[in-house]
Amino acid sequence: MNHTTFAHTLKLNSLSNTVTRQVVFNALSLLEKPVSMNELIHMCSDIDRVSVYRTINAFEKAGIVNRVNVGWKYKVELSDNFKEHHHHLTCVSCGTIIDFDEPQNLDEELHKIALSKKFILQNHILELKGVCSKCKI
Amino acid sequence: MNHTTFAHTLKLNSLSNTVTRQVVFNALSLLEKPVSMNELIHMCSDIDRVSVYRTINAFEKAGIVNRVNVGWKYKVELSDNFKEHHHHLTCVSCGTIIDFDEPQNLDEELHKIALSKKFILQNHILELKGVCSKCKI
DNA sequence: ATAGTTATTGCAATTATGTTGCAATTTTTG
DNA sequence: CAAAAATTGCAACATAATTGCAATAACTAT
Repeated sequence: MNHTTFAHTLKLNSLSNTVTRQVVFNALSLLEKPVSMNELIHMCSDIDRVSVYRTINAFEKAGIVNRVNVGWKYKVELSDNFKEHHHHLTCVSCGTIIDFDEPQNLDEELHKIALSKKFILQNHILELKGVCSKCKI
Repeated sequence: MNHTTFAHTLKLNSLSNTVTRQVVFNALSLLEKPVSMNELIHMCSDIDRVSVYRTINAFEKAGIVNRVNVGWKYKVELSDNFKEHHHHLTCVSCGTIIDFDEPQNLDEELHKIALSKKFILQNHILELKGVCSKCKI
């Protein structure tokens, strides 16, 4: 899955390789953690709010980013094409997100399920919710 | 997991058993499908928008409802305490949500993962995304 | 059952989040 | 390098969610 370059992905999706998009992509690469739109907008302070939103929309359609649920809101992170496939453990207390790898045999199992429901499986999300070690009393 | 009564859960969480809360709970019970806040607000037309929001907030803290991601937005449904534990298959094309049961051994597997990351596991969400049989071309 | 206390509700206003139209600018193409 | 196409910033708009507060409903202990 990995090894697609950013520039190549843009071209494949008929998107111009602009400074704005590079800045947003770099911000996401540096972090390696999902960020809220607000955080991202602040990180890319030279770029207009609207453009960050539009960039993320375009990136999502092009499969460059994913959105991750955190409580009521969502955060954004680079997709599996630019980061290894993984899942999240989210602390319900402080919101910390920790990555973990795919449990064994899960993928195979899920394809069986999708087949039985006549779905074409595109993607899956596995989110664990709990309390992290810092927030234990 | 099941068998908690609504009234009992309210009491445990120091929440009054009000008409508003009963109406919202009933609406969710009738549906058996996740609903958007807007849909829920319309279903509970005698109740003020704000109160529906406040009710769902309170219900979430009390573990009565969960939020489910659907694209950019989320929907609300009764939690595992009031409905059997299950997961979702969401059609990326038409938004249809289909329930499916827990894959075998998943729970055990996830507890191992949480332990290795020193998390206390409270809940997990497994979402499959794909295309449903109707939306296949 | 009822008075007193506490929690909840509705309303109006506000904040937060996300989108649109359009002229100016940047990127791409040849 | 010039023309065409795509993207950006700005201002305005749209939608979603929250807050403060007075009025009302629910709970508690007699």
